[in-house]
Amino acid sequence: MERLQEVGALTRVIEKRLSGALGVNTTGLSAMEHLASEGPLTAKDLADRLRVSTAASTHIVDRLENAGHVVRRPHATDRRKVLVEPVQESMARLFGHLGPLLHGVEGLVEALSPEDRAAVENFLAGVVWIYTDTADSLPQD
Amino acid sequence: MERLQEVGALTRVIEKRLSGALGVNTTGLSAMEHLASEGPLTAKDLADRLRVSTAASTHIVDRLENAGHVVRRPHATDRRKVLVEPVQESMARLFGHLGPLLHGVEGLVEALSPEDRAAVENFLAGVVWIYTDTADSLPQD
DNA sequence: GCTAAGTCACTAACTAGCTTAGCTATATTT
DNA sequence: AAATATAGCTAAGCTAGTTAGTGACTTAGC
Repeated sequence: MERLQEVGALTRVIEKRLSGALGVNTTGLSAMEHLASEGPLTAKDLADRLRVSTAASTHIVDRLENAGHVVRRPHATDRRKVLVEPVQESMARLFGHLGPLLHGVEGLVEALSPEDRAAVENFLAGVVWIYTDTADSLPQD
Repeated sequence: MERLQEVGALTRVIEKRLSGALGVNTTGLSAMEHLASEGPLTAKDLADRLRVSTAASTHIVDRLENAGHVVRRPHATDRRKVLVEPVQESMARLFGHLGPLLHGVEGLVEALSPEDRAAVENFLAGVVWIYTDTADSLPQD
């Protein structure tokens, strides 16, 4: 179904442009999204979520800090750890860009009748099932 | 809607694993997908479609050639040009992995009643509209 | 209280994959 | 015929990841 592919392609376009607009790369954007949804995280947490090494996590946080998107804070109880705290203005900018998209999709869902909503939900559940099956059939590293 | 995000996340997982399974990176996979759908392309065509420089296109084709996925052929009429031709066995492997996914989604669509199909189509059209609007509202480089 | 083992964040050095600049060969335009 | 543009490539450089290793710190065990 071309629409699904179109949605995927648009997602990539949005990601690239949003990254550019915030002066980060796509990994940095992903980090900001994690921080937006979870609040402050340790560098190790970020490394795990982004599936990168702790060395890379350090560099990613360096770039985000230099761009003014996060600040590093000492952990309250563990002196090995550093907390990466999102800067409110940056989160506001991120949400300023993504808010209309999120609200728009919410609006679409709310406008559906219960029958239509069930149809869409079932269809997407089927797509998730097929995609999961494909992912599981591929060797994973 | 979490399902849509789940579809997006799974798409990324599949892309990574498929790349690994074929011994290429995601840019190489993308090149292979273009070659699968369009047939042989010039190195410049690939550069344009992948939005990279011609120097990068040369390297990408080098890697695909070394991995046995493509061959370079002289252009029939323009000696400056080189045609990048997909190797049938590679396309067969690519389709062998993706075929079940594509057919599975086709099957889902075919299983829908006309009413449900219209609901899904309208919903996805709405999502495309919203995503396009967001993409257009972001500065493009 | 001390020691051993493990964890965290970082640095150094390296690699992969892109870029720009520039080149040669070729095609097109004037 | 000369000037200009294009294609694909190489060389050098940059970005952003990796692994290996380090010092500071925490936890577990005695």
